Amino acid sequence: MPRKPTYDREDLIKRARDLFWRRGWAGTSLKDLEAALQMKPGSFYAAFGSKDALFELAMDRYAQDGAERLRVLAQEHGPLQALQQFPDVAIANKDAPAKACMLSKTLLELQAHNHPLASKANQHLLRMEQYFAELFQQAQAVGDIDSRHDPKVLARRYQSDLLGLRVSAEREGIDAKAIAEEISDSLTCL
Amino acid sequence: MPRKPTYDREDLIKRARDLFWRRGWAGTSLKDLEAALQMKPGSFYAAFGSKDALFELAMDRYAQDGAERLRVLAQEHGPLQALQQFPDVAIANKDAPAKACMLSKTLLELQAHNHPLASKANQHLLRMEQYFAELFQQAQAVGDIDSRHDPKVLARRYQSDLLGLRVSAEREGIDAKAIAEEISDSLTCL
DNA sequence: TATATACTTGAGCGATCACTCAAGAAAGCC
DNA sequence: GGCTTTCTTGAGTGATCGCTCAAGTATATA
Repeated sequence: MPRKPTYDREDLIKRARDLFWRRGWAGTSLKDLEAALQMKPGSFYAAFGSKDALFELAMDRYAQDGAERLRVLAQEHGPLQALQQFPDVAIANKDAPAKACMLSKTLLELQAHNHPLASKANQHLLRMEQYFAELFQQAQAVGDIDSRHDPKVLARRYQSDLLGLRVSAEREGIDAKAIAEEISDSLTCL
Repeated sequence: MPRKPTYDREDLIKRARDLFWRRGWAGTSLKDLEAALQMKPGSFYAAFGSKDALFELAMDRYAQDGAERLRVLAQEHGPLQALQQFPDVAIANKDAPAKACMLSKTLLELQAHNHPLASKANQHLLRMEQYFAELFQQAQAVGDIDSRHDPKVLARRYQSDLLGLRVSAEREGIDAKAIAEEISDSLTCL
């Protein structure tokens, strides 16, 4: 009976993610989204409900992809090398819509307004931090990192460094690759 | 002949700075500014010309204050201790409208739109970075830091760490003071 | 082929955006 | 006090915001 949508929902979410990631929440208008997704307002709202709802889907997708990239790195090279390579991976992608982290951008933009998306971003950041802690712990288990360190402390600092790196990478005239390497190197002597 | 303004221009700029710092560029409307500055649109535009022009004044003031705080620290405690204390100083102020750096917030929000305020923010960041490099160099001159390090490299990494710290400080449930201490400690063993 | 059931379209909603401007109010000089 | 000059006021500008909804279109079932 029904008629099927002409679009690929997952593809639309990815396109929305790229737009939101690059331009931010307020910086992305419905008109921008309509153009990027090739959708009229009616279809848009039938499919996603609201701009905020789509932003949340986009952010979920962003976070999921980031965690997945780290998971693959860990599986291929082990926990320590994954953590060491991740900074460079995070800023190296030329096709990425922005160097800075979408989660931190969202947090900084919307935190002051107590917008639900800001706490959602914080949740995703927390989950990543926990994942980092797990990898630090695994690296300790195999003897790559001194077990006297608290993995949670290491993860907290690592994530902070990563956020700083990615803000710096957004700047012009900054050799972010060098910073990434320094972060990576600082893990070697733990 | 003329009639003098009833307001203190410098005070207005400070209030605007606090508002822009906390809520960002798009997040601060003219209505917000009118309320915070107690000005009607006519007076506002006569005094500042545009929202962007006032934002620029506010950002200049922000950058100037930051540099001044560092200058005072350096004068009182010397270059190394100034650099060591600065991270904590940057996030400790309870009255500050936000923990994150206004320059990085502006950069992240407006860079994708090629907005002039974004490159202005980048200029301010660059100036701070150069100031950090000077202090690292001075610390080397007095023997507090190994002179084999490149002060520019140290400054670049230091600023990146600082930006990360201040993004982290904006999050809820993060012990930013601990991160600040770690950044500080990492300067001890140079 | 007829019908039911989505999906698509796009004009247009009220609200808010940054901003303007003519008129009124106040202060300094004669 | 009168005049000039500036500052203050606030209603109102066109544009854009996120979003709605009735009408039109296409598709799968009967």
